[in-house]
Amino acid sequence: MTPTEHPSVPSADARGDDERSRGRRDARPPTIYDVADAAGVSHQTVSRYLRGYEGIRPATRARVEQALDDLGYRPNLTARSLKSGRSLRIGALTHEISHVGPSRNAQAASIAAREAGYVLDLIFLDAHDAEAIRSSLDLLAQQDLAGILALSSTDEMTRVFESTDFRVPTLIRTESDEIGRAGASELTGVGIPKAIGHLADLGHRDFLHVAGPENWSAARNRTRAFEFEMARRGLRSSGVLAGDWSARSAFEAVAALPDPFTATAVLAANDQMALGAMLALKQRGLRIPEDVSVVGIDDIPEAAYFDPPLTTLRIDFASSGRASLQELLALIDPALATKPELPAPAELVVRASSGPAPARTPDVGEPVRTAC
Amino acid sequence: MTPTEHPSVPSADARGDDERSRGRRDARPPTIYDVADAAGVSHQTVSRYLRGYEGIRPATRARVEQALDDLGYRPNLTARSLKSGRSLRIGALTHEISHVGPSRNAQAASIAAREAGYVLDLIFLDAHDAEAIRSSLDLLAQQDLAGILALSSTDEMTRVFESTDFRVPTLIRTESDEIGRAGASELTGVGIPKAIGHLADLGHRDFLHVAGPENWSAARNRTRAFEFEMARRGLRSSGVLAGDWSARSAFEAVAALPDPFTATAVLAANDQMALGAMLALKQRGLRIPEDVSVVGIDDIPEAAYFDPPLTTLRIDFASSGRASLQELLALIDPALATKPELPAPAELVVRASSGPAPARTPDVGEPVRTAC
DNA sequence: TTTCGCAATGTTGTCGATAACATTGCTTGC
DNA sequence: GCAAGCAATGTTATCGACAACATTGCGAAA
Repeated sequence: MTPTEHPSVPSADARGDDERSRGRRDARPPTIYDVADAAGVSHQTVSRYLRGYEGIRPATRARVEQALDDLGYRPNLTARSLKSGRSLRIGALTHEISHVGPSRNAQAASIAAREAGYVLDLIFLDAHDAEAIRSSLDLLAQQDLAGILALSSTDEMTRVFESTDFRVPTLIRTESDEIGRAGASELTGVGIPKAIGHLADLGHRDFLHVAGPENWSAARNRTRAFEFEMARRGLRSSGVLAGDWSARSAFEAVAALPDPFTATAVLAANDQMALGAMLALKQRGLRIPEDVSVVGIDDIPEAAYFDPPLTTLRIDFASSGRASLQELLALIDPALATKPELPAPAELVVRASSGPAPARTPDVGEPVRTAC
Repeated sequence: MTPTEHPSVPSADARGDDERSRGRRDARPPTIYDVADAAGVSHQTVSRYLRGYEGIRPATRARVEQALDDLGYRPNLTARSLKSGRSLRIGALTHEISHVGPSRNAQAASIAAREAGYVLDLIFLDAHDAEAIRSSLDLLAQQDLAGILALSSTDEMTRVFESTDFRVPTLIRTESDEIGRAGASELTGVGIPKAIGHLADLGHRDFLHVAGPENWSAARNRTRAFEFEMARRGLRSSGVLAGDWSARSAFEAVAALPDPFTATAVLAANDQMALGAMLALKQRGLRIPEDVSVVGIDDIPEAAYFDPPLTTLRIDFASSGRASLQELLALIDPALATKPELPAPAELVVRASSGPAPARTPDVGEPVRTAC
């Protein structure tokens, strides 16, 4: 089990400059014409073979197969898509891939794309300013894509996206519906209402929401659902704090709240912010969950190992990534449309960070304790 | 500040089936021939203009520009790369993008690629089995790429990668050198030696390492550096636990350790595992950092908000992603080779999870406490 | 003034594949 | 026995751009 036992794998300089198992390095890759010559047939016969045409005499077929194999032929997709006018490449745009949600999403979409025979080009938009986004999109628009998927959507992106003529089908994922929608939360089984219901059942009446950045539609949806549900159930909202998805933003926002801290339940718009909020609460001298319950959204893999382990809404990012891709494929080729998979509804994972509401307002103004 | 004040941005159905600001939906995109017709010149003149040829009469030039603009011309990169034989697309392979390291890496590489005029195609390899990897690579090999970059490398991937003939330059990133190398750690400023030095300075003598999966070269390198440094400094290693990068694996490994727990310092191969290890330690009744110090690697954004905040090695993933891309670009076109950026050395970020070694072996066998 | 030279621009061929159309050579029906 | 019919295969055109070569036209040198 010690690392010295591992087979020593050459790690660096993996390009084979010198010799290769097969295929001459400098020679151009073989084309169907080369294959045709080698097999003694016309290039069109080779093309037909490659496209799966049935009516080829067994003898001819055998020679083509032999030549194909001898030369190590690989089709040139560039040429194919130039002629056929269709490409098998889908562009996907995303912002912060280091967040678990977007990245799971992208990964699932990528795999779904591959299964459908497409390759997913993932494009990172680093900047929030419209000009930078536009230039990235322009580059993208030249790439001969079959369709374009916008995975995480800020308003800037949505705006630029909608004003760009990509000339191919595009789809903007909103990531909202499965989590909680204001107008439809009589469906009490859905996402945020479920989380709030859990806390309300535990006796909580005074809530605080740590929201994501307001230019993200996902954040806005979560905030709306929170407020809607507060109103619907007649609960008290102690406020909505503005975060930016990061633990840091939530930590600072919660730390900066004036005393007294009246809420007994905190709903953070993602797990990272729940983490930051928990640390700030602990540093204010509040115990979790005895004094304050904290609930997150996403269920990132680490959430179960926070201290205390986080109660959170599990979002099925993978299935929603697949679903958006399928939806886009349906736009690209309505004939191939399969009924898009329905993303699984968010599921509440109850862990130790939520518990019964305290009998009375927790003490405030106690000396700050260090954690544990 | 309430969400209802946000401008209402249309969120769904962003494809414009009906009308578009410009550009007819069904019409093929304009080609240089269309532009040439509109400008009353030959297509070659348009092509020359686009390639930046100087010797075009101002009057002609103006008409071309006008036509270009009127038609909203965008070059067709497929055709361009078919003819010119070179593509501006780079493939990048990665495993678990949801880990911060790989994803930052990929993001930085993507941005660097764009700056060099390339587009980075990110391919997710979900499976660890060689056959699945091979089929993905085969698909990739047809994609007319200028080069291929393997970002996170497991042994399976390395093996398949090296036995595939991509016919373009390829580069496997090893992610090891800047973190700690066994053979070269007399450079005491480097990564893991730095972390261990910090703990040794605090009086720690008995260490535990929570390693990443052994088929990842990065994990192996970290383990080697740990063991090398233990030996070099004459410190005691209480063992190397096998983890899989996840908080869960570290939690379970540490929880399963037999009593007594003798180590006073734990080095985890990434921050997620440090998190899992911390929770397991706390549940064993050990205090952090009074009884045991814990140090991670990566410095994920959440690490500062763990409880206690995590001392960790900050890895500059962005710069190493850029560096690998530049290295690949140099292979693609040696003429354009810039001196590749050197990734910043890992930097130790000291937070509250590390402290002086306890005077004696901490108590073990105490009743398990619930966290906090 | 005539011709050469070169700048500006036009025409044709090419990349690798697919599609439309053309050809070959059996089999089959009368 | 001969033509029609069709299966198997070959030939040519095409996608959009770039490149090589061809042409035009104007100014300078003889």
